Amino acid sequence: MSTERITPDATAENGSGNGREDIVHKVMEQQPDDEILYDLAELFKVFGDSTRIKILYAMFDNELCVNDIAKLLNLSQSSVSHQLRILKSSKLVKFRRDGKSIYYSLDDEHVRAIISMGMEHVEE
Amino acid sequence: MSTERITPDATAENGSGNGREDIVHKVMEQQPDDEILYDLAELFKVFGDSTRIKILYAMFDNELCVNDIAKLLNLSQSSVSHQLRILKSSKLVKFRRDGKSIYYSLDDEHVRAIISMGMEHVEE
DNA sequence: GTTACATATGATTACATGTTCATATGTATA
DNA sequence: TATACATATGAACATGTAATCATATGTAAC
Repeated sequence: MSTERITPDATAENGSGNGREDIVHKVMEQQPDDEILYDLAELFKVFGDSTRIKILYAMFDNELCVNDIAKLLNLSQSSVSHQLRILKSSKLVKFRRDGKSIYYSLDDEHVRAIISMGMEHVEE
Repeated sequence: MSTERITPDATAENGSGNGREDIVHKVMEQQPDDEILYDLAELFKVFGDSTRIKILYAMFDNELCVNDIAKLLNLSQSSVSHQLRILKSSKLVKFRRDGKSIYYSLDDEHVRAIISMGMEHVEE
């Protein structure tokens, strides 16, 4: 956590500015690269769809195949498959084949942690 | 609110079934209400935009006003204001007025935690 | 009051994306 | 091989939404 206090009262009046330029500059320097923040947004975008969240939550404690999910959430097989492709490419789920079925599950504890954090915020 | 209901004839090997119905039924019962999962998705949707993530990250340690953010991220004042409205209504940022300016900051530690978790996943 | 600055908002536009439908691929068994 | 089951994929459509522009509201100093 930050030990620095940022106060809006101007300690210096530099021309057209109002003393905020130092802060803006400082933040600009500590801001991660755009590419990283873009990837971060893309990650959250994957969580930001009702269907995908339902799928992820269903897999919280269980390994499920496409048909399980489709029946469980009353979705078409195609829709589930499309969404699982997105979840796979974001490394949010892993999978294994067993015979004709493919079983999906959450990729790691990060995924559970993110969902749990969000839940806490929503349920407050 | 209530979702679909499947016939609880989960008596194992029934024709085309493969004994997965018990699991589907179990997951269905432990799944939160659709409304909650919808809210959860809506929350992540707010994090799922590059501009908003940049704004949130800029406020990680700093209190900033609209103009600060606009200059910092090279965005229009209007765009920043629109996004801040979304962040406000999701309770992700708080604000206070001081004179003509309004200073925004992250609402609580949940927000920082969610961003940090996402960062860890992205930077892996 | 007027002027200047700071922020908010409504409407329009352009782009992104989730679902559906049809079809293809993959796997196991007879 | 053929057949059935399980999953994946491509295209088209419809909805959602972020940026822009113009304008409105709010605040402070004169």
